[in-house]
Amino acid sequence: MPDPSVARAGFPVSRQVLADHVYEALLEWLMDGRLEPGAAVSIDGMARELDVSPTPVREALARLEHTGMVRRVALKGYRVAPVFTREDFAELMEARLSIEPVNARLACSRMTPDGLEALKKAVEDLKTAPRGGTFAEYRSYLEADERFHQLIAAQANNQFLLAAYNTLGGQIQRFRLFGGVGITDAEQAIAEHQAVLEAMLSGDPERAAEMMVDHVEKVRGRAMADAPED
Amino acid sequence: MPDPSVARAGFPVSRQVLADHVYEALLEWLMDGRLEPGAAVSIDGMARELDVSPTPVREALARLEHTGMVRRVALKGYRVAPVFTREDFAELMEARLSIEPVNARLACSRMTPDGLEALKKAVEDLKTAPRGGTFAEYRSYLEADERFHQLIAAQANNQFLLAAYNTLGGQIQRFRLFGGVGITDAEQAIAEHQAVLEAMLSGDPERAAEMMVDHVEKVRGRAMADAPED
DNA sequence: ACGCCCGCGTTCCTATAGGATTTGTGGCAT
DNA sequence: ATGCCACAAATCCTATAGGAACGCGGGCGT
Repeated sequence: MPDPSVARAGFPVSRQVLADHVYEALLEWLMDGRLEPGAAVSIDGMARELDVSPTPVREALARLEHTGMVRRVALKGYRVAPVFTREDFAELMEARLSIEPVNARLACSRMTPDGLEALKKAVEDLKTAPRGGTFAEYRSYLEADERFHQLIAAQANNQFLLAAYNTLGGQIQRFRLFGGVGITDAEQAIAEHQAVLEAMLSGDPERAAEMMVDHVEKVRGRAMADAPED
Repeated sequence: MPDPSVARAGFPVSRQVLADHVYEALLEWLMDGRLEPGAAVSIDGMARELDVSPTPVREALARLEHTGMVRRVALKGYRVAPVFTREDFAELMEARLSIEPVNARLACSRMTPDGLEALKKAVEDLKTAPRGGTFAEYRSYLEADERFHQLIAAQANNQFLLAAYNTLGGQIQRFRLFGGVGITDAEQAIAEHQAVLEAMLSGDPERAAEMMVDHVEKVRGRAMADAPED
């Protein structure tokens, strides 16, 4: 997290306002589990917590609403979105299967050298990331996972598909955290990511799409098997 | 200082807050063309215009940002998103081709009787809508067009795909208004919509998807031919 | 004339105040 | 004990004030 107050050599990097910081903080807390699903997110309370006035908090929450991670009820306030049900998860995977293979196909055709390097690094990070039992230990693993998919969406070079993926991406990441399952499938998941990457490297868009379908379907299969709860 | 409880006497329980009304008003203005692409949207100015304080306006704009219809630059304010370039349009159509056929396929499988009736009515409204030269005259046509696609997305019965479509839908509607082309293709477009509807009626998901692909591709083709500007 | 500087208005941004609404609690009647 | 109402605290929501930055136009020096 770069500190915006420290500008580089006279270059005032795109200055951020307080609401942006609040947005980032809330997003991080949501992803960290510090804000549990279903919990109320009081505007005044958050303002006290972050030592700012309620105004920027209100703006940040308004922006967060569209991510689906918080829900608003008029005159009642915001709450963290409830835990995914089995149906929610099935819908999310269905949506991924509609969008991500397309992203993979396009990204394969339009991939830049830099993008390819970043993708390689993401897979490498997946392999080397610690995979302990606590959240802090596999946080970097989840981050690399999300980064891999995000990079492909970005390399598809379509602002609308990227926006569509990003709205899903937050939910996917949130599920990775709260879905109930830890990391029990790292080896297989890494192999699937590797397969997508190799298809990219060989410049075969159709195969890249197929490998992505395969990956998402297997993620769905594993999660559905691991978490039979409701 | 208008008293809401008196002013809204006709609305028994207006469980909406001021920011919601501002949001609706701004959305309508954006869709009406009263706010032209590229124009600055001053928070204070809008507050004066709508006779409210800047606070609700700020919140409404924060929510509008994710629709892509307004863009924000920190410490500089909001501007109406610029006109679509040819490239933007191509990307939008590419995104539609990724999502809408999937929606059509799923909607065909999961369609409710009520949904089917609403879909029939949308096509009927398309046929009977006036198609004059001015905006007011073909507004209802565009509304029915958008409603048709929105209904299919809703009937797909997947909250994430619906959200993904909705972010596109606003842009699509905005392009219909500002794309530069009026309605020169109504007969063909209606026939294509009819074809999708008939596939739905016959309960053939694959054909519904194919017809949707066909429709979007032809929309793209006509628009690219009609608006060779840039 | 041309460029520079400075004041002025506009706008964004945040904090604060106060009214309106909801929620939780305790007491009272049934 | 249970249901209902009043009261209090917390919260949401809107308005307003003022600081900071940006844009602009006029005046001054070269």
